[in-house]
Amino acid sequence: MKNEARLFKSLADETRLKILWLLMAQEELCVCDIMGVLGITQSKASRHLRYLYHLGWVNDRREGVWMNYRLSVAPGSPAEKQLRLLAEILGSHPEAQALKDRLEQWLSAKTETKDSAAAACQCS
Amino acid sequence: MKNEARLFKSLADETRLKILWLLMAQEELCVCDIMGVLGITQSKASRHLRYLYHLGWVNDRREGVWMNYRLSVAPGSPAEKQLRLLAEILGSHPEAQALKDRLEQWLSAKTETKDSAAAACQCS
DNA sequence: TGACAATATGCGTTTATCCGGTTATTAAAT
DNA sequence: ATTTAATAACCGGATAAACGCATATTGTCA
Repeated sequence: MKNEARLFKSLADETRLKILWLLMAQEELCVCDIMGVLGITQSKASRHLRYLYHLGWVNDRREGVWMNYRLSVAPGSPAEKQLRLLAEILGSHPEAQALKDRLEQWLSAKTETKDSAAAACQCS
Repeated sequence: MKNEARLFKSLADETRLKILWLLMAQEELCVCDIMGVLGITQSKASRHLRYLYHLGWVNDRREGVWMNYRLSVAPGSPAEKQLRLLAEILGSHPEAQALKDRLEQWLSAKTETKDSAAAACQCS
């Protein structure tokens, strides 16, 4: 039952909850996006994403210089049920709503820059 | 969202998972039972139970010298759904099954001692 | 009241977690 | 090949968990 405890430990951090929450709203995000939306340092964003990766919560997909992450839970799996439950819990949370809004803003600001290829990140 | 993280943190410990698991199998247990079934020290059992109590997972009920604990999640609440999911996750786990068996043994050994009032705990 | 049993709590130690700052890696572009 | 951008890994320090041991509390019974 140690693994199960470890699984919950992966959810026992506010930043990681926020990341999962964002990935439920937007299929795929790069480290850069997470940094921007959550307003955290690169090292922090990357660390937590790797953490979630190693626990099997997310997949990574390289796209040139960017590393994109997306949820990797199989439909119907306990993990997926856990995420749905998490979404339900956070759904009523104003703070979570605000995050979703900031994500929208962030993403539209990104595409706004016309050259969609080079649009990318003026990360910093 | 800090509270949600704290909630998951309360599940991020093997001993606490085991305690919740036992309380799903048996409505009410005293500290003494937890110690016996899990084979842990009194201080460890008591501390984790108080932890779960303060997080709202369990209720306490004094019965003379004994302190009995039972789950306190409202049906239909997110907490209850979380517990059901936990049960589902642990259901397939041999280690969890073994725990249930030990609980059965423990409880029957307890009632075996005919004088049901004084039966109680030869705790130690 | 005094002794005893079950449980809770304080304390000190060990271990784990989280973080910011720095350095290393990887891919693209010139 | 060098440089630059994005990301990952490393390091040291601060904070929090978890534990065992000892002690305090609470209730029971004589």
